[in-house]
Amino acid sequence: MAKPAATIRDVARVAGLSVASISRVLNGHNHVHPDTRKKVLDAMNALGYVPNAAARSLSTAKSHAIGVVLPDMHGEFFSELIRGMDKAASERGYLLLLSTMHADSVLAGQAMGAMRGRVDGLIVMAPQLAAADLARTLPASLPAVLVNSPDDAGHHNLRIDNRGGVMLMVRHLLANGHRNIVHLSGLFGNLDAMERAQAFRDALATLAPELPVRVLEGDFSDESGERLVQKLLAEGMEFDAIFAANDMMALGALQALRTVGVRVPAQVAVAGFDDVPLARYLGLSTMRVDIAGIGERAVARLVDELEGRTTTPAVERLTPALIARATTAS
Amino acid sequence: MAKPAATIRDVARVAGLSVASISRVLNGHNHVHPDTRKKVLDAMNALGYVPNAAARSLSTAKSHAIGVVLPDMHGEFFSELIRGMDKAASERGYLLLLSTMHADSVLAGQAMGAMRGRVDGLIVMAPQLAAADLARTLPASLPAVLVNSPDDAGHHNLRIDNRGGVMLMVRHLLANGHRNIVHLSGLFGNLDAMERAQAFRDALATLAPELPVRVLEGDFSDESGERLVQKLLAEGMEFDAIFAANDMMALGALQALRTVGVRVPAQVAVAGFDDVPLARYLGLSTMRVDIAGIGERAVARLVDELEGRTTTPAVERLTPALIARATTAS
DNA sequence: CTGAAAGCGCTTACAG
DNA sequence: CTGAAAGCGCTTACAG
Repeated sequence: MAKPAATIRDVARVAGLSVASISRVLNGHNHVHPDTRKKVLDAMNALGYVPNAAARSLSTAKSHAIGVVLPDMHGEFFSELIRGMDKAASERGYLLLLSTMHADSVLAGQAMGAMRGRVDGLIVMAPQLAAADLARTLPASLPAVLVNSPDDAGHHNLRIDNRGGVMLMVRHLLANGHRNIVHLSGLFGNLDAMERAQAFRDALATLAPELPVRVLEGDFSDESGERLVQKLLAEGMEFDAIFAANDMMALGALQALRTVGVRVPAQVAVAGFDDVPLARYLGLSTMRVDIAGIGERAVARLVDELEGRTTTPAVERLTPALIARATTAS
Repeated sequence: MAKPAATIRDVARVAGLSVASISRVLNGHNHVHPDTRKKVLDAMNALGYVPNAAARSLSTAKSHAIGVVLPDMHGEFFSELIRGMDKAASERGYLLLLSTMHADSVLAGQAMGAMRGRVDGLIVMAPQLAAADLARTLPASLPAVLVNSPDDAGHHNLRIDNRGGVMLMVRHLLANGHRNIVHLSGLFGNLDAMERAQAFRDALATLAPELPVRVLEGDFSDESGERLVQKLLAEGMEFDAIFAANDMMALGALQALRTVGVRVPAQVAVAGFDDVPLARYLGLSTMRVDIAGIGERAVARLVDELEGRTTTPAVERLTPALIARATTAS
């Protein structure tokens, strides 16, 4: 188990050459005689040599690793994001160093500090940090790309195009004849929640200024969706569509409607946002967010920066796709 | 952005001491004068010094990082596993280096090779590899703990206690009066699928040898669950309970039953395995597998080994918990 | 095309 | 308690 690994010196000895030559073939340099190359390759094979990454990164000041700092997350969003990052990273010869960070910005700073010297750059998702805290926390010595984080002029930031997504869904609901759409939002402190709510107001103002605009604050949980709809029903408010800021709230809304026998979508249409696996199963109309795509873009952008193909940092938005299913009966 | 990071030599200069002293306070060695310690700490603060991990691991031959090699996975299982590993790792001062590996065992070998020199040990999940391939692929120079992998005498292997879990569910179904239980299994090539199917046979043989034993092979997908139940119904076979080898198949089964108006659980009970989020939402009885717990155990075990608290490698099984919900009407 | 040597930023006996 | 020096395993100008 603890068999000591061969070093470049062992390879040199076996091949009857200097370590410099070993290093040259290792790094694919030209100006190595074919015979030499062959001797080196043979020796490496014989010894099962694999270069020590720590030594390599110490002398090149490159680790070919990317630090990924994420909040404590559950479920599909997390795995899809990682999947996308892993794909893009392995295509480019990078490895992912993972660290989840808790709400505390001091701990977040530690998490990033622990990565110094082990990674060439950082991908950070910090939707829970204020812009100022985030800026203070990011190590100045490391290039970084943000994901779903507060805007920060110095760094590229990959976001969901909430405005575009909400516009598509509102247009879809209007096209299906709905005139009384209620938006159930996430907590107003949340970046995406606020953008979606504002986009809802703007979309109605643009597309159908004569219609009422109603926004109720929830918290992205199915319970809050259920509770808000129960309240709407209890107050006898008129509505013929619910557009929730995420799928979980939409599912809560569905539950509340079905419990009292309201027919969906005949009497009330229901739509969500995210396209969680549950949504497909329950026939919920929603906006599909390409989370893996965000992860891929983040890595691609960071590696571009690391390898000198820098473009100016900006807020880059990925637009979600409309998924029309039974609850809005496209 | 590319501000050069301070090195230990900078700290030594600012503190007016040798690098050895800096290193000593860095590593919490005793025999450092309080005044010296203070000077060092002040200098480190002034410079925002963070030790370079590559240099450190080169000279100590320890990286305090764990390589995690997983198959291409989707969804909750993946995120829960990582969550558990991350928790256990950060508690112990380790970082996680992630790499997903594709079915190909050659690529798997490369993925592990790329981690040499960057990690102190490996956690490998390779349910798709044959035992022999896995043994050949694992680098001999690195301690490793397996998760949900074929057994390999040399390494610790963390598995789900399928036998115990199936026994609990069969007992539950029998206790609720079901006498005609059909098991829908995963593909027979899959480790967990085979264990669950065999455990089902054994459980019935032990608890109610007079009852019929029926096992139908599916593939863990909801489609296969739906299809199998449609076939059962078409053939007019008698049954009063479906025990699927995972939740997705159970959901497919539910769908098929509801479509033709079979009442659940009055006429047919349905149970799954895994406790995916969907299960709770749809009131599906199932076995809850503590996936995060498996991740935590894997890291704990590996770190024990890395730090010399070795115990003999074994197959360690985590027992799932019975979650009785509406579809079996406990 | 190849080798000897310095250097990357740490840690750790070894002296003192 | 502290410092000078060697060494970890590589890479890379610099000579030749």
